[in-house]
Amino acid sequence: MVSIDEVARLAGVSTATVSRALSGRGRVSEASRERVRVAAASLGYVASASASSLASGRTRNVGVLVPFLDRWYFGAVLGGVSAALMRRGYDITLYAATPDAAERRDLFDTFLRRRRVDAVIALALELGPDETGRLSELGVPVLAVGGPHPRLPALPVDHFAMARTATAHLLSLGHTRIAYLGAGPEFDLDFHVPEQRRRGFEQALADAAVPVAPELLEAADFTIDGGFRAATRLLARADAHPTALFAASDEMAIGAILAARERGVRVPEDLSVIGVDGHELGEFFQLTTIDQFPRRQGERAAEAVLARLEPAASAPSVSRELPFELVVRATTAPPPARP
Amino acid sequence: MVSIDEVARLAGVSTATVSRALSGRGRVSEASRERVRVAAASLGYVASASASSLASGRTRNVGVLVPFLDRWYFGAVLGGVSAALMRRGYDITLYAATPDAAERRDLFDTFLRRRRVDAVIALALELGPDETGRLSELGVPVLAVGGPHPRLPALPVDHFAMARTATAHLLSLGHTRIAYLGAGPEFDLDFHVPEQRRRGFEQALADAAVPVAPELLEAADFTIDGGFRAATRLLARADAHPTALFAASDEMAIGAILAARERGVRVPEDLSVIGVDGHELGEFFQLTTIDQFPRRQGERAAEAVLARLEPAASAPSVSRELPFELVVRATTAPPPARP
DNA sequence: CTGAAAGCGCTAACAT
DNA sequence: ATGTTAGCGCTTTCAG
Repeated sequence: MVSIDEVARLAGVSTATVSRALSGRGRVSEASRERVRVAAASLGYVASASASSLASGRTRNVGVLVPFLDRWYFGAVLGGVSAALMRRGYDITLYAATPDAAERRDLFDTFLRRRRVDAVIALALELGPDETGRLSELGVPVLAVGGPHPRLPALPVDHFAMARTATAHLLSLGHTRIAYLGAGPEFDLDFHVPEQRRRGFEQALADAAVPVAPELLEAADFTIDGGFRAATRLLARADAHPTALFAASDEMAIGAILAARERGVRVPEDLSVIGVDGHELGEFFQLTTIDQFPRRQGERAAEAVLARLEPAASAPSVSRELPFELVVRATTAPPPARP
Repeated sequence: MVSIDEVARLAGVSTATVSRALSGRGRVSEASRERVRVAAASLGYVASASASSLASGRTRNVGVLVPFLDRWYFGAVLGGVSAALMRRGYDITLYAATPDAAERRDLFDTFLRRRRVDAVIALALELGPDETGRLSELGVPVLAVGGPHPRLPALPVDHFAMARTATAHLLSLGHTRIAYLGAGPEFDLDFHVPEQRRRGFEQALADAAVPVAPELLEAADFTIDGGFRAATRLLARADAHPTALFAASDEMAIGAILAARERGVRVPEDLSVIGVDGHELGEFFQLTTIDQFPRRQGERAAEAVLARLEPAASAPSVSRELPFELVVRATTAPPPARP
């Protein structure tokens, strides 16, 4: 592998100048800079990450903590993080936080403490108090993504507002018998995503002076299968008769659509369905939803940590609020005429 | 951050002994080893990755090249890679290989050349010849996952055998009008996955002396939507009349099931459907499929590179062949009785 | 603006 | 078995 000395020799300067020219830190004459660039390019020189990190204390690497790798949402966010980081020359080290206790200890006590990263982005993770502490002790910026976190700086995803907007859409169509598919408090993690979405749902109803009907609430686990089963239970219940359904995730909404089809309930003629997320399958099922632009969330997260790492070079302070958007497709419509 | 000197002082030994005791390389008396361990633990010492890498030339880090982060299959494989690597104390650096030409150049010319990784695992990636070259020049083991690769050592995934097995299952049920959903040669990447699956399909037919009917072949792009559209075309065609359908991916198979339902074609009574992959949604749709255990593929890939990096510590040479399995669920059955 | 030189924190000979 | 010591390849004062 070609080292900095060879570049220095070829360019006729010292290694210090090579370092300065290539990194952009410190001043170098335009002439030297160009000669160094040419020399480096012709030799295919790229500075060794470990040598550079050891000397500078900066790794140009960000750690990303992910609870699941095979769920669409996290993949999408991760893609955004990766794109934004690469644009700025940063690598990303992936840490999969499995539920296994021993592996988690390893992760927080060893892997993360190797000084391999300049910052950590934690995706919608359920962190124990001790784990939160470990993260803070790392001495690098930590950012949680997925909603406000009780003890960590977080990217503000407004699940409450999203749920409220979704429910308001149903209400504006004229629905009043609106079912809710989502988790009860027992499912809540640190981010309280399920709870926030449920509160947004209830707030929208309250805003419209529509009472919450307990028989229209069904617990489900945020998967297609969970949504399918919950919707099946709901539709089988004699006292329910919803004309619309708000699912706290697109996957549950899709499960509900499939459940409705199976029971001969037409969507949206007999039942309107709306979800939340912006899941890739939403398009296929023509699902009306609240898109939270997961990829953009990832990019924002990356930009936020970069802003902390390189205050100077950063974009002119992006607005803090993360965008979301009501996407009306074909699964919502006015309620059927009263029989 | 606590350094090796503090540990050495606390344990009453030299830094060299600390290094030896903690890394397991070189001999250390059991007594010293224990004192070092205690000292390190009490101080919360973890060796700096960059210092260690610079001095030893080993990074304990593997790069993983991924084409898409938001597709289930890659997430699943990545999860397996990550789990196996973490078990052995390795970190993973994620490289997202986007289609963007400039970003790809950056990736291969800069990011990968920082000597940050001891090995590279490339997941079912379409690599240009120059990119393959760049990878080889890295001077570290490179492993391709996703089928035989023309110019890189690869984990052998036998798509041909999988497709053949799937088709044979349909044949054994008594089907002879078997449709095929998949890509034509024009979709082939380096791994030729689509082509291999098509050839496996044709081979199975040949084995059973069933002629290939061109009107039963439909091109699709391996997504649910693509499968849906292709199946819709197929079912609308007057001359087709398939009693069974082999989709070269589970996602297409699911699309086909949905298309059949929509047209009132019952699965499996009127049409049997089988896929390939072992996709998470297969369970929900009760899809009969060939499971290729993507997560296990990832683990195998990780084990394979680890075996090259640490020949000694490795498992007793796992068998090379990757497993796959016919999973019979509820979308396949004998063909309907002849009218 | 540029070069000399002192580390960054660890590992690996080389001694002992 | 353990300590001493010379780097690993860069970055960053500090002079000039």
